Amino acid sequence: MADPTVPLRVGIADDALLLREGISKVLEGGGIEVVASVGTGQELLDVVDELDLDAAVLDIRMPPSFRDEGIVALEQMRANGSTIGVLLLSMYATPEYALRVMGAGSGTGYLLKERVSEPQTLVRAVETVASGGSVVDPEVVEQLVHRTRADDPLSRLTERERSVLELMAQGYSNGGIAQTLFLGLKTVETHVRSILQKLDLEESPEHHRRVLAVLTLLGER
Amino acid sequence: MADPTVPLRVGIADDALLLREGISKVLEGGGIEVVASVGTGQELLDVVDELDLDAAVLDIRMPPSFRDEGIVALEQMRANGSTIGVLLLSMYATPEYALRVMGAGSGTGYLLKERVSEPQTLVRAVETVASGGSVVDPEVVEQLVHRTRADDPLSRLTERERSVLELMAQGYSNGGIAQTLFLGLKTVETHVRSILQKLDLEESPEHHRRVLAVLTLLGER
DNA sequence: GAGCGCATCAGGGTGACCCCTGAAAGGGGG
DNA sequence: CCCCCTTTCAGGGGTCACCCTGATGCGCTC
Repeated sequence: MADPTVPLRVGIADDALLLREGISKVLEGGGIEVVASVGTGQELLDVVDELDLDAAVLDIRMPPSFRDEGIVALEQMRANGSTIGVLLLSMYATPEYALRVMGAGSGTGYLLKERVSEPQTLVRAVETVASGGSVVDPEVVEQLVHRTRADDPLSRLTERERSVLELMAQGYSNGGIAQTLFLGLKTVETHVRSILQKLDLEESPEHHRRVLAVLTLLGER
Repeated sequence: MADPTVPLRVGIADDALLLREGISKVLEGGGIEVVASVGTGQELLDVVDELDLDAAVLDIRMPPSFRDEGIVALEQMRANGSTIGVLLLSMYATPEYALRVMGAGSGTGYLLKERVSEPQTLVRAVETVASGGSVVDPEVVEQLVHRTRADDPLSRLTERERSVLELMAQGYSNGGIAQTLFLGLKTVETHVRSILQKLDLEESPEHHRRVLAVLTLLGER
């Protein structure tokens, strides 16, 4: 826990200049000292020791390549033995990354940028992770809970059906699935039918329901 | 053209607090006065006259609903007779919106956030639109040029074929397209066949080629 | 052992998409 | 005027996804 009379020393990594400046301004307005503001997680890694940081704010650059620069930086910090608070900012609520963040232990946080509608939200989040606490965006938690509920229909599939569904999602035809899994065409059709039934997709008049539905499923997760 | 000895008066509209603060800080660092900073385009519209703004910076909130708040605000300003400079910021290079922006006349600009890697970029862009000039992000221009080139296969389609393709992309069945366009099923099939030929999609053994291909096309633009 | 879920197939049927040939009407240009 | 393009449609054939009703064997449980 940091001494509340001494301002926190924080570093920012974000490839967007405008966001760096915005984060910096908000934090400084909350009595936090921004001692580093760089464009990549690596740059922050290089200076995290010398600068004696209390916390780091990382932007999880989602779009479109460089998927997880922020998380990689977080994990490398932990691998180096650093225990400073790390707050990751993101545009979207992606449960997978939230789990990775939480897996890095205490003193970490995952916050959506939209959530920061007033300065105190960000300031408090940084203070929390700096003092070893955890911050998880409510929407992300919601997503995680909803995920396990949405997984229900998928968990009702048998093992064989899941393997068929996997090939369906990859665009395989029934015949292709049959060849790949060394099955008869009729067997595959049976599996497909029960899959569609269990996923409540059996009553679609359009023909392409299968591809569309599977793509939708994949797009939503 | 504004008097260079008097600081420009600028308003900002952006739903993301952090970006508002960042834009504000960068502009102020460039000798520009930020006299309004609000969360929606509408709020800025309400005060644009009283505050005697030289320019407005609008964030084109793309994700996921509220598609074009920024552009709507721009068009309303023009409709109200306002001729102040308007700079739209966006995450992505979307030529459609860039065209709409340019359609609003001079004193407008379309800039990608990523492009703002140093403060001067933004400051100069604001100064340009405030003085009646136009700003278009190089990447957007590139997209526009590339579009017309990539449109080649699409431009080879006839008008009727394009309307059919549009419905195809929306998941319509051939029968649905026929009903919608008041055509015979066979006519639609003929159009579909020539579309697939012209788009070099005729040799796909898999059945779902159509939806997949169209979705791919849509995803790539 | 009887029941149950699972995986494996079969036969038979419907509908959609897709391919090919062909054709008729209208418009525009050489 | 004739040719080309566009748009409209027909007939006929093939493939595939999907639906239904079964049937067999296997393992597990009560």
